Amino acid sequence: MIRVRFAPSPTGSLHLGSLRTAIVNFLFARKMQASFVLRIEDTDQQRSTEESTRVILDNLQWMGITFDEGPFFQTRRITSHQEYARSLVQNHQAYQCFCPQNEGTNEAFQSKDPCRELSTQAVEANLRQHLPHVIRLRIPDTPIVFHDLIKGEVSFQGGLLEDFVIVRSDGTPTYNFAVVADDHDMGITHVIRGEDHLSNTPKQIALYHAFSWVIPYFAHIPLILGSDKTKLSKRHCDTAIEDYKEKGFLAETLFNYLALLGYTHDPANPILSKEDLIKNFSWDKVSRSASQFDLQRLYWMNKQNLDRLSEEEYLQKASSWIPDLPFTEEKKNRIALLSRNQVKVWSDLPAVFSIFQTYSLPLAEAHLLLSGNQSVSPFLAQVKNELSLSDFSLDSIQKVIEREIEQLALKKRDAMQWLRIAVTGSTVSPALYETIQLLGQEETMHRLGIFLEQRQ
RNA sequence: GGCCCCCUCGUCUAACGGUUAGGACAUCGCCCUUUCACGGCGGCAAUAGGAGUUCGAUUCUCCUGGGGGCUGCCA
Repeated sequence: MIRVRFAPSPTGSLHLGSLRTAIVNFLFARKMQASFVLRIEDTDQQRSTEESTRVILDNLQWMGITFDEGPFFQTRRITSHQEYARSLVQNHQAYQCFCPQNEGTNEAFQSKDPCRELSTQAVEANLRQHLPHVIRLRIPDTPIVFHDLIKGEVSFQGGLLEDFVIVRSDGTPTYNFAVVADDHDMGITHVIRGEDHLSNTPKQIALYHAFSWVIPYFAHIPLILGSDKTKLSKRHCDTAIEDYKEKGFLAETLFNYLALLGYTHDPANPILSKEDLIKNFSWDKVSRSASQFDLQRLYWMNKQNLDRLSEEEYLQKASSWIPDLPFTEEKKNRIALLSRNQVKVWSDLPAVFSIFQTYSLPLAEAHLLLSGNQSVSPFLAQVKNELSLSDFSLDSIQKVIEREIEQLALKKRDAMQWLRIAVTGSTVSPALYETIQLLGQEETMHRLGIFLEQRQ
């Protein structure tokens, strides 16, 4: 039985890079019909918070990433970790180290810790005195080679790894130790994680050797970079999932984008469903190099996804983003549908509603389009007159406007833009006839009146 | 510094060792058009550098350069 896990540490919100790791785990698990385990790595007591655990869980649920087991919490397994450490010390695979904690003496690397060869008597004497100590793994002097599902063969020279700490002086296990113990106990067969863990892998393999445990498969996913090719951080853009949720991206867009970032795909057809992504998942499609995060492409993908929604789906998903206005549901829905093409993310919705909400006189730049043209006022005045007598059906609104354009021998393109500016106060709006109808006769008259007046 | 990973248009990516090095996003121009958006057509744009192997290298090998990661009693 194949078993994989996603193991975030709850020291902040879920990062885009972590999310991609979760996605790859998820795709592989579902493709292989494997068990997917969620484990919260909270061994850093200083920085771990329940709040971020909750946020991470929420984000994963929002993304539709489901688990078969968990969440398990690493700290609940401390006694088990300590058992393992004791057995390692008994077998001389690990040893107590009584050296004082290095305080920033970032000097040349010492491969051999002085406590490594301490006699049993000396160790016992120290323990009797309750001297603070850590437990270090005794790392053999042999090269470590493993096959990574993404990187291929990776080899580390022996003798270069230090005897790293597996249990801190306060008795808690360190990350590299806890991971190995947990992955083993949980029967994890494939360890899929970010490339920042690649250099940890030989240490962890040394632990597997020490315990004579079966070594799992490893897959190290390249990192996501920012626009300057350094590791993606807040300096570049938002990195937390909830930021994208709050901006009004669809979860499926983020999933789709991240799944295809650094992944071979048909460029002519980059919008894929979760099911297709699962079906087509394969390790040889995962790029070996890091990729840059491209926000513009994410926006583009979201627009593509929005365009594919049916009207019902669109309105249903849009509903929580539609501003609270004294309009009927029907009117709100009509506005939402009419303005669809101006919405790339849901947070664009309030802006497109604003022209129906309040009338503000056009900005200076819009006025520039109108200045100097003698036909603007007569045309608008005529339209106002005619519309006031009209039954305000879509059909008659259109007929009135087109008739005036014809009578004054105007270019439709120009005249429509004048009218748009006058009625909406903006150079951009949804389709004008519909917009005018939605505004209603009274409001349209009112706005044209104000506009003509201030144009005197 | 040491160890490890990586390197094709600005970005994401194609290319059994043989292609005019392809596509998509972005950008620019044109068309469509009632503005925006969509769509259509077209332009600009890449094999990091140098050796080697080979009839032939984006592809294989080595060196240099660049980027990243690890080098914590963080994960």
